[in-house]
Amino acid sequence: MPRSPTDDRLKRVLALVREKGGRVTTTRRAIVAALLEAPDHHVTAQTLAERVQRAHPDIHASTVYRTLDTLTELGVVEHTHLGHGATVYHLTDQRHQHLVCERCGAVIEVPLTVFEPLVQTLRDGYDFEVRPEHVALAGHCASCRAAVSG
Amino acid sequence: MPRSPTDDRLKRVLALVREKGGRVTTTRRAIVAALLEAPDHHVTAQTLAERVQRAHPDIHASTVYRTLDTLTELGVVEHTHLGHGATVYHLTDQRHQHLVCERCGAVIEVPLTVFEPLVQTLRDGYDFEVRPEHVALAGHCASCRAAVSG
DNA sequence: ATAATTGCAAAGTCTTTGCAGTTTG
DNA sequence: CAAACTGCAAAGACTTTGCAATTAT
Repeated sequence: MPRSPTDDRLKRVLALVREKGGRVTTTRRAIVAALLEAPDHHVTAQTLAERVQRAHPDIHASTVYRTLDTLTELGVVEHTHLGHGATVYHLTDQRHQHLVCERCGAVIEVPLTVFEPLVQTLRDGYDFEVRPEHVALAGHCASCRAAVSG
Repeated sequence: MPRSPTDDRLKRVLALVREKGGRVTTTRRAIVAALLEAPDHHVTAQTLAERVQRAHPDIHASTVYRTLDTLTELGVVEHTHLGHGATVYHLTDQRHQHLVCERCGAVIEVPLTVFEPLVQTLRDGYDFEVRPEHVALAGHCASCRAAVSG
């Protein structure tokens, strides 16, 4: 059975964990695998816990929370605030910008390059180094725009 | 005793509440007044409750949460997600953009005009009508930039 | 060996809800 | 007076923590 691209990525991520001084455990393997398989590249801690528990019912939610923290410190994982409270996690190499529709909740992914001009403006004008991906921008998606304006 | 500008604004806001079909009560008067007095134009629901309770110990926190919801529906109040979970409320006419330093927590206010080009780009390129003020952007402020980069 | 990691149970924080009594318009 | 509003107590959702046992290096 040939190694799938996902297998490769899993190995690469786990190698990075070890390289940064973290330990690779069955639990972490499962958590990272679940992150890789997340449909939209991101999940809440809670959802991640549920998914991991399908295959490993003995992995406790608190472990998932702690693991996400640790992986964040190791630089392997990052999170984004989607607003209205939800925090979603994703692997660092899957970084991208999110737009969330305030009306229907749709999440749209946008390449970070779109934000370059803004990054420059804030850097030059306010001495602020913005990291736009850390937060999803809110607004109205195409269909809700139409619905709202009539 | 002359009427202070704050008194005037309080009246104006309360008039708006009534105009939109809401009722004006002692409780609401206190809550709106506390919003007007918020140092940085914004507060969390919790902090607001604490401040209101200094003068009116009998006003329950749940009422503050409910009132903020109602005032939001009436269009008098809006909220912004500061990231890491904090939601801050402010009067609609005090709308502005927030930048939050991920390192020291400083909150910087920026005029919304700075975001116009981005708004256009997302409108044209993604058919997305972004409302940047709804969410604070994260990054590093001037001093922390310096500290981080060495 | 030994320092990191984990399960479990318990506590914490912030927010929401149901209800019965009050108050506003 | 009817509808809106409020206090209170209880429940809820999500996350964090202390500890003893387990496991990777």
